[in-house]
Parts: sequence; C-alpha cells; structure tokens
Amino acid sequence: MSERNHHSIREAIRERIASGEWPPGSLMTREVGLAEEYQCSRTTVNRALQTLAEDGLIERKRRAGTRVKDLPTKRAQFDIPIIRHEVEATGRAYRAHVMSREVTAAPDFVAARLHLKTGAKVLRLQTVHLAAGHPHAFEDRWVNLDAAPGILDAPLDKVSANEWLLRQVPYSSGDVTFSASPAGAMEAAALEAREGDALFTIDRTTWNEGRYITTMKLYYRPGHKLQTRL
Amino acid sequence: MSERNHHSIREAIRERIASGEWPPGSLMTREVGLAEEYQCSRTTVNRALQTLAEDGLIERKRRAGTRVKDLPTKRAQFDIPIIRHEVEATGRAYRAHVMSREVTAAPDFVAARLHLKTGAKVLRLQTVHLAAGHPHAFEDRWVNLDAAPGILDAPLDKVSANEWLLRQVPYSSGDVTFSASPAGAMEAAALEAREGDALFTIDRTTWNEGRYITTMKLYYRPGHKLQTRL
DNA sequence: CAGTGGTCTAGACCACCAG
DNA sequence: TGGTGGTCTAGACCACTGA
Repeated sequence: MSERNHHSIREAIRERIASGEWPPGSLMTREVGLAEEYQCSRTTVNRALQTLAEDGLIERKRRAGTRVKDLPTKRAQFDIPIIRHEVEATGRAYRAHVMSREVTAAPDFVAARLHLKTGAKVLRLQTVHLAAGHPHAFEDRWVNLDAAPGILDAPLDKVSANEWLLRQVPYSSGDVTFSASPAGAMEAAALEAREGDALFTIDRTTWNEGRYITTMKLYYRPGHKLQTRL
Repeated sequence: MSERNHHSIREAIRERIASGEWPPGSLMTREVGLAEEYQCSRTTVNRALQTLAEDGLIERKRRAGTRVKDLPTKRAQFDIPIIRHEVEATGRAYRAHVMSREVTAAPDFVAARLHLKTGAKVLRLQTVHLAAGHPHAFEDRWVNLDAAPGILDAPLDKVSANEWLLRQVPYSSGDVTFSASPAGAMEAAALEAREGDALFTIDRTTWNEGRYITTMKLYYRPGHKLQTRL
C-alpha cells in the first residue's frame, strides 16, 4: 500500500479484515476516519468500501455504519465463454458439426421456457463442438423463429448458432443453470461416451427486452471442469 | 430514466446498447459527450460506464475511447451459500451427520492442494448434509492441522466444519471447480443413490494470506441444480 | 503529441434510520 | 434528530496510447 488510490486502499482494508483487526460482525471505522488514516478524501475511501461491499465482504448501512459480514457469502464468478474461444484458448482447433436441424412444433417445456404457445414453430439445432477433432460438447438448442427469423438463412455451418444470435441480438439477458446429467443415447453418441456417463451440463435461456430468443442445453464431455477463483 | 444518478444513467446506456444504437464493436459517445447529453458531470458518466465495463458489456481504453464489446463475455455470478442456509432457504430442516473423522497422513493430491509435504498430518472429515432427513450433499473434507489446530476440539456435531472454519479464518480466498462425477460406492451410500449416478460436484480449496487451510469435495444428490441470472 | 479514460479532491446535499 | 453512507459537482492532473 504505497499509493493512495482506491485500489490500494481497498486491498489495505481487505488485509486488515483478513488479519482479524475487525472480527466478523464488528463495526469498522467510519469513512471519515479511514479517510484521515489514509490521508485521502472520503470519496476515495467510499469507492474502496463500495467495492468490498459488492464483493460481499462487508455490509454498509446509513447511520448504522459499515460492518464486516458475519458469515460472508462467497461469490463465484464465471465468464461463460463462446465455446469456440474456450477451445481455441487451449490451443486446439475448433470445429462445429451440425448433426440435425429442423423446424418443428415446440414441445411443452420449450414453449414454457420461451413463453410461446405449445406448438409454435421453433428451430431445433443439435450441434457437436469439436476440439482438435474430438467431441468437446454437445448442444441441443431451440430457437424462437418469431424472435430471430433470419436464422433460417444463416450459414450455420460457418458461424455457430450461438455466435450468429449474439451478433443479431447482442446484449440479451439470460438465466443459466449448472447441473450434472447422465448421458442419454443421443449425448453418448455425439460425445463418443457411454450412456449413463456423468456429464457436466449447462442450461441456458436467453431473452432481450421481453422477447424470448433461445433455450439450449449444453452437455460437456465426461471430465469437463469449470474453474474459478473466489 | 427520470433521475440523474449513475444507476439510471447506466441503465439508460444499457438500453441504448440493447436497442442497437451502438452495434457490437462500435465506438460509443465519449464521456464528456454523454455528460452533456445527460446534463451531469463527467464523474457520474464515468461511474456508469465503469460498471458496464465490469459487467463485460463494453471495453474502455484511454485515447481509444469506449466500445461495445464485439462478442460480449457473459459473466455468471453465483453466491456459494453455506449449505445450512441453502437447505433452510427451501423451508426444510437442516442436519449434518459426521460419518467419519480421522487424523491421517495427507495423500499426494491433498498435500499438493494444501502445499504440504506428503504425509503431513491432516484431519479428514466425511459429512452428510441432510435436508428434512434426506441426504442433500456429501462432503469429503481435508483440513490442514497446522493452519487450524483448534478444529480437533471443535464441536463438529453442532457446528459444521465449514462454518467453524469460516469463523476462525473468516476472510479467505479460494478456488472453486464445478464438474460432474459418477457416484462411487462411498458417495452412493451417503446419498442413498446408485453407484455411477451423475452427481453435481464442487471442489474447493481455501487459503488465507498464503496459509492453505482446507480442501473439500462436495457431491450433491442426483438432480441438484445451481441457477443464476446473467 | 493530443485526446481519451482513470482518478483524486473538497465541498455539498440528501436519504436513511438507530437512538 | 443527528450521524452515517450515497451521490453529485467542478475542476484538476495523470497515464496511456493511437494517429
């Protein structure tokens, strides 16, 4: 902590918490006090403390002051990458193979997720993502044709559906679910795995300003891990 | 966007991006320009844009200006809860059952994770977390006795090892890995599942200021999901 | 080298809420 | 009701880096 910017002050305070100077649940020095200690303006201390609050380490309340959280919630943050980038980052060549592509009536669970009427037309795409020629993940995707009609003309052999949709409807919201599923016949075949193998699975539904665009389930090859720092 | 604080300005800008006003990769209006548009100080616009950059939506470079990201990285954020809270949040009673507890020599992979010499003494704890009497998760934990000797006297039937460690060494760093694993004999028995069942698994190693404290593997009952918003 | 974002400052006013 | 954090402002200087 040689400098006096909000980064170094944040880290200095983080260390004081880690060292036990302010035990869990205790009241910390208030902003003006810290500003004096660090010989900086209150604005700078405020910035540092707001970041620590976002990180879930402390709790701040007007009038009540700033407290170290009692049982801090750990917050894990993952960047959900484009699969192509994920593969290329490991130095392997990426390729996608579209196994099946059909316009069909939405089954119930898809209609529910995309807020459509049962039977509405959707595009179903099943794709294997290959890393250096070996299966990396299997994607089972349903696209709402009302929200993204152009996808029928998209060159999905060249650009993956995900990337195409990202460019058309770039800044969408979504929800994501992580789980483990046993490989069914379809997934096993696509991933060159055995039926029943434990597959790490990501379910994802995407929308933009109230329009539901696509829902997909991504099955990773057996052994795949997703790692992060707390 | 009636008010003029950095929150509303951030959301206003987010909507302008979502609406396509600034397509992927394009250069956005610079800070002073936005400050004029929104009739506020540059500081406020800066705050709004920094938040959007943290969210992974835009990229900012001195001299080069602010651009909408080309292929935005989605960032998923999970709060990793105390298991007791996770269970109680669903309205079920929580109980932990310590199946096994022994001081033993660290096997290689544990020694490596905790940066110990092979054979150093560690505490191994195997615990089933129960929700309303049914197995919820199985925890296989190794604790570095040098870093947390007091744990030998802790009432682990009353306070889970996790919570005890959190209170002793509250503000630690860690890394976390999510994956899917097939249930082994031990996990199957503990979770009342079948061997080979696909289990959602969290691996976690925790340290504080260079001292490695504990590593654990948590196997959830079949069907467990972890959900979040993007 | 000049234009952009990154940051600090001092002062101000406000919202909230514990006492 | 007073003390705390939340936020804004105007101005300033600096760090970076593209043209």
